[in-house]
Amino acid sequence: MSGDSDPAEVLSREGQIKEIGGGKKASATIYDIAKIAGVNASTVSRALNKPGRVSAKTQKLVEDAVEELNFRANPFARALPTGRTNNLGLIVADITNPSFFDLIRGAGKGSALQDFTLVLAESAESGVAELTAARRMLGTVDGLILASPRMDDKDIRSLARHKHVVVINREVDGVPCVIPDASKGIGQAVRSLAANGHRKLAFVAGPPRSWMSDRRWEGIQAACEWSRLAATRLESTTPTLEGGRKVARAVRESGATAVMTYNDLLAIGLMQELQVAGIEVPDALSIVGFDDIFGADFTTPSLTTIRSPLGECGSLATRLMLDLLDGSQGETCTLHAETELVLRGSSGRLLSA
Amino acid sequence: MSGDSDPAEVLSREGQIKEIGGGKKASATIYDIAKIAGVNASTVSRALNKPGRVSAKTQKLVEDAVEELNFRANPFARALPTGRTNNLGLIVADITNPSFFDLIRGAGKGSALQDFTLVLAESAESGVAELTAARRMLGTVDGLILASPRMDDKDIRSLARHKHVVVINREVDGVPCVIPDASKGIGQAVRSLAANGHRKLAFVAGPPRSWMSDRRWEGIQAACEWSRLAATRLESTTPTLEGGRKVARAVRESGATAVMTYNDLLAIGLMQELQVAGIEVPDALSIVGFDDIFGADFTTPSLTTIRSPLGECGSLATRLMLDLLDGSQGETCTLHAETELVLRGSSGRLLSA
DNA sequence: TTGTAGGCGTTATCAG
DNA sequence: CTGATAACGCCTACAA
Repeated sequence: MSGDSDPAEVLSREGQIKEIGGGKKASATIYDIAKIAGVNASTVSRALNKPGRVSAKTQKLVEDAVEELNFRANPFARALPTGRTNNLGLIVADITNPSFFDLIRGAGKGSALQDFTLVLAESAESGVAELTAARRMLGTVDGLILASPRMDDKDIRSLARHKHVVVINREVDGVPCVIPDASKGIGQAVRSLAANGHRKLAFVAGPPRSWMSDRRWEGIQAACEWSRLAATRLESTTPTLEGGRKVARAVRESGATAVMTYNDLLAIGLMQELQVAGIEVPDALSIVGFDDIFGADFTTPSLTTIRSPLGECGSLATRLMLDLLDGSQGETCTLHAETELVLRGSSGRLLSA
Repeated sequence: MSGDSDPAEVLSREGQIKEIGGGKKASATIYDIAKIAGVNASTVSRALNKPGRVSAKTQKLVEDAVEELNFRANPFARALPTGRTNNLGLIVADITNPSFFDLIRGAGKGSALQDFTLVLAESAESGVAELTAARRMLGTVDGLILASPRMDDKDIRSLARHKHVVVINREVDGVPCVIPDASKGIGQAVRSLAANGHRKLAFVAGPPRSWMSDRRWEGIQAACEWSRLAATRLESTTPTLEGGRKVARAVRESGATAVMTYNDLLAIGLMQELQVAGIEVPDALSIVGFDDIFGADFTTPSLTTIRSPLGECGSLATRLMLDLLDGSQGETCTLHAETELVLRGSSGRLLSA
């Protein structure tokens, strides 16, 4: 497995090495292999993508030639007549947000598996940048996966009119979605807190317009009602470490002994600030985050959190997209992925009053 | 800024909406806009790519039509005659490794700026997967950026024979590279440690075949010699949290009072294990990592580390690639990016004996 | 300055 | 089962 089968060497067998801009070598075309196999180019094309519609002999001839020239069909030339690019677009709100890493990987693996290429863009959390990126991609891809999109519903639907779109982490009417269902993990977390003697819980919310934040709050309210916990909602400035630190004061004043935050970053920032103030976690206050991001176990104590299976969402979304593309799946399907509680050190029994 | 200018609506002005596979709408071609502008398609092409080679009046006519139809040239059709795809390939060893996040973002921004599209793949740390991914990409992109590649030098050179290649984080003869120069950050770190009373330093090395690990060790030796510190090298099993925990014992036995590790993950794992054993950081032992990954400030104490400007490397690499592509840069250029010490809580004055 | 014509590498539709 | 031939959407000589 190395650079042995260099097409360039073989190409020179024809006595003429094709040069291409930048002094790089061009690659073989179906005509090259047609010549070697002694058949017509259209037969080569058939042998390559409609297996069984050429004679076994011809098939072998073609395959040998393909092997010899190390031929790979030009994706661009192929895209022209078929309209299919074999590219999948993925737009994430923020590449540096660790929540998305697994998602990107999941999508990458899923598409590579089906010989699709992943085209990536990020929107830097801006709705207009997102739309721009999406428009740019429209011409390049067969389908678009939007992870935690920031643009309007109607913009998403407008995109969906041109290409297949799958949305992750948000529900958009009329567009296929993949969303983690927070209720299971939330139920586990709240029950765990209740069992540890907590009676009053605070939820630190995320961005005002975040669809996910509202769903989580709803889930928490329901679970608290069920477990007979009082639940209050606090607003954060930004869903970051900094935002978590800033909300510490409100948390203390709320009188809650358990806190759940919109995401792990908030939880970690909050924990840092509380510890600076001399408040023991989890002895005096339990903290539960959301997402189980990279680094959630770096803290002391390590962070209890509700894991969203973003990696799974990524691969689910690509699979869904692929099904959409070959028509084996309807347009209006919504998939749910389950969340689960990851119990670590930042939550536990209430010790001090 | 929203879905108002939907091409589909406008297209129907022609009285015929084109349908395309999956019930999605096709988009306008230069012929559509040629018709509206009342000129020939080739004139449209010229107006679009060779500004100044058509009359001002025609130019405006064309631009208006482009606006009206919301026209975007089909990248695939464009790629065919020109051979230029306007795609940049980026292959990273491990998408979930936070060291790469900024790099990916840097590359993404840099390419989007020049209207290039970023195609991403990961190799899951495997040399053969990497080569496969690279081969797959070869047909799709104008150039390939390899971040911390795991494949052989000769495979890289073989790729470079077909497309422009830029390597990040490794030096390959005859291929343009962008590498962070560790020496500055290392110098700062070692001087800081020496100033804090440390006399014996240990370096926890990375993977045996890692080019970077060796460079860092060399740099540390040089700096230690300069600052009159004793330096010993310890081997790790894997460059992960787990590997860091496992090496804790060897670190203690080494008698060193300051430790530098191949990367932050090792440093954090090591710190966790030492703290479990009751060793105070930094009072009894100072720890310095490498890279300043996401989460390096989640720990208590937060991690002192030498930051590699991976984001900058990413954008430098794309810029270099773009220059390579338009010929304004030679093939053998190597760029260096500077590292710097990020002084946080895990290093400091030696207190206990 | 503009139009005409040919080609880029593939696939698809015909005949044969 | 196979071979011509015409698209696909765009670019680029070349000619007008």
